[in-house]
Amino acid sequence: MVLDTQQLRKEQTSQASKIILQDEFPSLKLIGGADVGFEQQGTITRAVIVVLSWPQLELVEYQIARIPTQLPYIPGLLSFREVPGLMAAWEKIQHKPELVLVDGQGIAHPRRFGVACHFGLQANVATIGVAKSRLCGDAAELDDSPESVQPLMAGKNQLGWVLRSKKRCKPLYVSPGYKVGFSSSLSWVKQCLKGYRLPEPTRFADGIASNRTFFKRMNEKIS
DNA sequence: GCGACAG
DNA sequence: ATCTTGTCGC
Repeated sequence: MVLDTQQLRKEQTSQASKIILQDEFPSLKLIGGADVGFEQQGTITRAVIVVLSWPQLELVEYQIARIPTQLPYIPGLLSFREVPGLMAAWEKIQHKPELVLVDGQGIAHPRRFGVACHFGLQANVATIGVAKSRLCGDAAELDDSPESVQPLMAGKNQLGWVLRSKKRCKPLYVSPGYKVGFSSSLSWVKQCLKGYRLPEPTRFADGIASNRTFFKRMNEKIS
């Protein structure tokens, strides 16, 4: 496969200027989660979108799309690997949520265009990036207590938040994706926490995408 | 030049 | 990301 990483980076820089950050938000009825897993030595991409009711956070619908993996994993270019599958799953969704939590960074990205931004812009839906580890930026040390939070900074500019979502767990890296601001992105993620490290939409999507036993059983029951 | 690097 | 045994703490 041919891939021009220079060109892809350039594309991110230009797309990043289209990102809108807004803290006003219409009332929510459905909230989504998005994640990607792999099959057969990574040759097959399995993308998952889940839809939960708000504020009950009960599973309403989920869709899985399987497509051939198009790109290898390259730090900073993750979205080009994951968005095609996510779009395929998104198109199958019957109950479209107004907001989606995406596994990975939002604007906390070298060119301010992580997978949450890329997916949100392409699907035209509000998104928040919820990453399990850091890509870029710096933050002050966190407390041990849950709900401990610090701004994630790139020099003088804020990129997002570092949030301890659960005791004795590594923190989450939360950043605006598309059509969501800093304070609301943190607020939505906190409201989706139910005693696990990951917020419910991400946890469900992650469980299905990674074929975890619990979700595999649920899968078999529903289908 | 060197280290760091979402999934 | 993926595979994988035991171990620790609630």
